Amino acid sequence: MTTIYDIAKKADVSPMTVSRVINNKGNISEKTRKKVEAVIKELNYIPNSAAQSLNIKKTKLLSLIITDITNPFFTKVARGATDKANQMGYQLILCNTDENHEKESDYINALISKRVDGVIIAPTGDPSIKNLKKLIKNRIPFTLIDRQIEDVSCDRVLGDNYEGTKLLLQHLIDYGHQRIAMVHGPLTISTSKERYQAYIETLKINDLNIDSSFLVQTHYKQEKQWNGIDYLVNLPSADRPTAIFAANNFIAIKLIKSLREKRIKVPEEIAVVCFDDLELFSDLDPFLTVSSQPAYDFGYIGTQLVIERVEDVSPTDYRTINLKPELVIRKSSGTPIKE
Amino acid sequence: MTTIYDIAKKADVSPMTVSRVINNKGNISEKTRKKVEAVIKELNYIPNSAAQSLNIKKTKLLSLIITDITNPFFTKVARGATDKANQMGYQLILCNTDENHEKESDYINALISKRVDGVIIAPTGDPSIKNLKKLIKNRIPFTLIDRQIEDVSCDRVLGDNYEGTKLLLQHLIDYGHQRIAMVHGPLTISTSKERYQAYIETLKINDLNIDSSFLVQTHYKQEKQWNGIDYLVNLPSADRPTAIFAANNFIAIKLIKSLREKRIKVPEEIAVVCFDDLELFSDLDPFLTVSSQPAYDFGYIGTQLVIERVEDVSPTDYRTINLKPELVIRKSSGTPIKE
DNA sequence: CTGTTAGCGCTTTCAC
DNA sequence: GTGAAAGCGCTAACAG
Repeated sequence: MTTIYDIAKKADVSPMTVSRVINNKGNISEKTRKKVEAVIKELNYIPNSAAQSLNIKKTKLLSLIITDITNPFFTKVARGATDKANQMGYQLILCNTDENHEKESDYINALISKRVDGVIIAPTGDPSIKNLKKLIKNRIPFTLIDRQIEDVSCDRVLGDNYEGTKLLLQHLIDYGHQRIAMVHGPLTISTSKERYQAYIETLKINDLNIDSSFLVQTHYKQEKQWNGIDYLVNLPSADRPTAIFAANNFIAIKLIKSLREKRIKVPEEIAVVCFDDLELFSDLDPFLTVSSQPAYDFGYIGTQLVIERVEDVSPTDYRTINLKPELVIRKSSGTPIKE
Repeated sequence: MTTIYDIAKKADVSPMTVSRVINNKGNISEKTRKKVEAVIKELNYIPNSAAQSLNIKKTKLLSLIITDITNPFFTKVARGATDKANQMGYQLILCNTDENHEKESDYINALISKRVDGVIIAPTGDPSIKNLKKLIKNRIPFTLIDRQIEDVSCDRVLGDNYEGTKLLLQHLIDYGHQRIAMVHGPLTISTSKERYQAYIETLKINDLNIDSSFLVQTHYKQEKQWNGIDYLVNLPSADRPTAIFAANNFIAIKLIKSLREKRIKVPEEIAVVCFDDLELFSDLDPFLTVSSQPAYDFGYIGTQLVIERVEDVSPTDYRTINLKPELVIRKSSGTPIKE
């Protein structure tokens, strides 16, 4: 491996001078700069960033911690994050926690060891606070995206789960639905909790009865059991809801699949709506009625905010950016119910 | 930041001893080990990997270079790659080249500077060879995935584009199609070229006429122009193909959208098939007939192969793993044509 | 404008 | 079983 010493010797200058031209720092005569640059090119020299990091205490490394890159929402988040990171000269380390607090903790340790400059994280849930505290203790700035954790000093990019839920439910109610079920995720995840609370609130405002058996829980992961859904799907037809609000797109897909297996038609027999779009697929077949969130922006803005902290150009007060959902009405919510 | 010196002082041993317990290396009495470990825990000490890297010349950093994480094929690849990487104690840096050779080159430079231990790369195309040579010069092992580049010393995980194409076309031909068009990507990309050649071969074997106006080119990117497709779609109905083979799923989606805009029904008026599945979506609505590739394995195995090189446990001969495609027949290829 | 001297936090090497 | 000295490749701080 060639080092600044090799360059220095060959260009007949001191290593420090080489360092200066690499970093474009300090004053150097045009002549020596040219000379050094020529040797650098000739030897294909590329600085060792481990050595640099050790001195300047910056790595130009960021990390994005999400639950699963395979979830279309997070796929877009990741695209936004890498775009912003690269645009600003950073590299992005990708971590999938699978909603697992342990894994999250392991990642955080690895990232601290790597001395990443900053982290963009969609935490696994409320217990993540312990992991976030660890980042703080190590002075690694982070921005929280998508999922809220209370009482942590950091920037945030959050959606509006109340608004998104209301949009969806009001749409169903306007269509005449009175028996609306909800499949939500674990209430330790802020998005779940807020959508859950908004569900209850919205039904109340509309003087609709809240049937607790219509509120079933599942998880946010892709595989495994989906017991809450099975319950709803197996209800005798007289007891069934006329519409179901799925807390996210994974759940909606699983739900619709289950309904179809039971030969229950969507939307003819049961309308289905959910949070978060499936953009590519919606291009092919605009089917799901959704509250669509600007996933790309969560990643892009989230990354921008950490970088600003890293580079110390942020206001001292932590910021919370709120990204608005948009109701996209498609087939799965059916048509207004005729009395 | 706490260092081994802090630990050493507090545990009343030398820094070297601390280093030994961190790395589980050399002989240490149980007593001092316990003592040191206690202090490490107490001070929440986490080793600085920049300093470690500088000595041992390993970073435990890998990079995945793909064209676009947003493409469902690569999303799965990324999942496979991160899974394997993390399982083996590595972190994964994600890079999106957007089929852009320049961007690829910039990434490679950045990664060399970071001294990543290895790279898993789906190159942008034949000119990528220059970038790969650069990796070789810097002794960074890599595995080529999905896209072939000839005459490079490295491991490979490739699909079988001939087989996948034949499967799809034979299926259409068996259904009675004689006028089959193809929309392919740039021929500087091996997957494009191979699918293109397989198309010609398969038609020949079946004694079908090859109409060069039925062979149109587009690109592999998501946005922008799609001129090749527009041409096909605007053909007067008498001149139209009865089936179209789209070289990948992005192209198929764009194609179907364009066809629908022209009120041409798929599959009733034109059958459509393509390479690579859209798994999540197919769950919701099994529509596209595809040659499905085990995307996850490209990432997983690709990563496994580099790690083996990095850790020097590979056979000296470079390996090529071939992953087989699978024909999944669904609605978009229609039904057999009645004469 | 350029060079010298330390030292970043750790590991390697060689003593003891 | 443990420690001291040197050095990984680079930059900060100072000197000239």
